[in-house]
Amino acid sequence: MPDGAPVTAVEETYTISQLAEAFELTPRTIRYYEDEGLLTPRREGQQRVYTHRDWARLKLIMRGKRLGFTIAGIKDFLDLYEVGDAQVPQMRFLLSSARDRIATLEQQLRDVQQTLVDLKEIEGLVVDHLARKGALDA
Amino acid sequence: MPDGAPVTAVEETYTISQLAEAFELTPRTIRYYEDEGLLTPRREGQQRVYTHRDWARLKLIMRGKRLGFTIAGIKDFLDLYEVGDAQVPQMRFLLSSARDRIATLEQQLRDVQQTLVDLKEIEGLVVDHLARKGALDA
DNA sequence: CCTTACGTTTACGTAAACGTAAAGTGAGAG
DNA sequence: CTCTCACTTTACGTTTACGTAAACGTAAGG
Repeated sequence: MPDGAPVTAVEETYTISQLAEAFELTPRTIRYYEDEGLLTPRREGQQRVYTHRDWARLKLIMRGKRLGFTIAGIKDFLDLYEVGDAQVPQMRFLLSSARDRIATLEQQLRDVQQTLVDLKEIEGLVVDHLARKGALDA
Repeated sequence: MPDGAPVTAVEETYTISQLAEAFELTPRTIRYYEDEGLLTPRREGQQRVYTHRDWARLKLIMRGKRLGFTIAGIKDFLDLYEVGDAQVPQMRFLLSSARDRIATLEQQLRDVQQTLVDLKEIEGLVVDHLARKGALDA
């Protein structure tokens, strides 16, 4: 292996509009996430260069949004994934944050399940009602 | 049974601040929900009088909020519970609305479950890390 | 060189979900 | 009658999560 050759292949990168299209966001939104500290792409000249790591973060961001979290809440959540080099006091904080979030998510899980039960009952009622009227086609 | 006696007992009612306290909301918020058509209390003079039905609706509203729905979205959702006297075209619409919502909730269910998996893994890592440092007390 | 395409910063605009202050109403206590 | 207290309406203020317009940089293509 020649001297100084990088072990990892040339990492694939993305422009802001590639990310935007992939996630169905606008560039404006992605820059906003940067302002809020959710993404920190490097610069090449003045242009932003995104890596596969930013891609992964965006996936988490989208999931957080579907779950109804605020951007600030999502940032806190993303920080939990950065456990690598934390010191003990910081770790204790992370642990308690993670556990808080687990608790609210478990509440949310119950809410979703109960709402699904409700909605499926409604669905049954409506289907039934339509059947009695012989209007169940389509 | 005496003439004209009501079959149902005198229904229990609530003032706005009773509801506010019970659900940890402000009266302002509850009036706002009325402006948006989520609640329609009757009036006694100028005062709002809430019944057990409004109580039930508020429970659904709170659940909707925990799930991250918008107020307008929650209103649509509440309307689904009013299936009683709908006509066939309206029912078809209700059915499709309910099914749409079921779909997004099932996505949300998957999101919550996956996030819980992630977070519990993080929790495990952190606990582990703290253990190796012999800092697991408290 | 000019245009086109994509990127950038700066900055004001907007919708949603309330907060908050101002000013008035009605019923009961003293 | 006055005071208080809870309730009311009206209306402007605030935060979040972007949209949108202006003005500019830069590289590629004709």
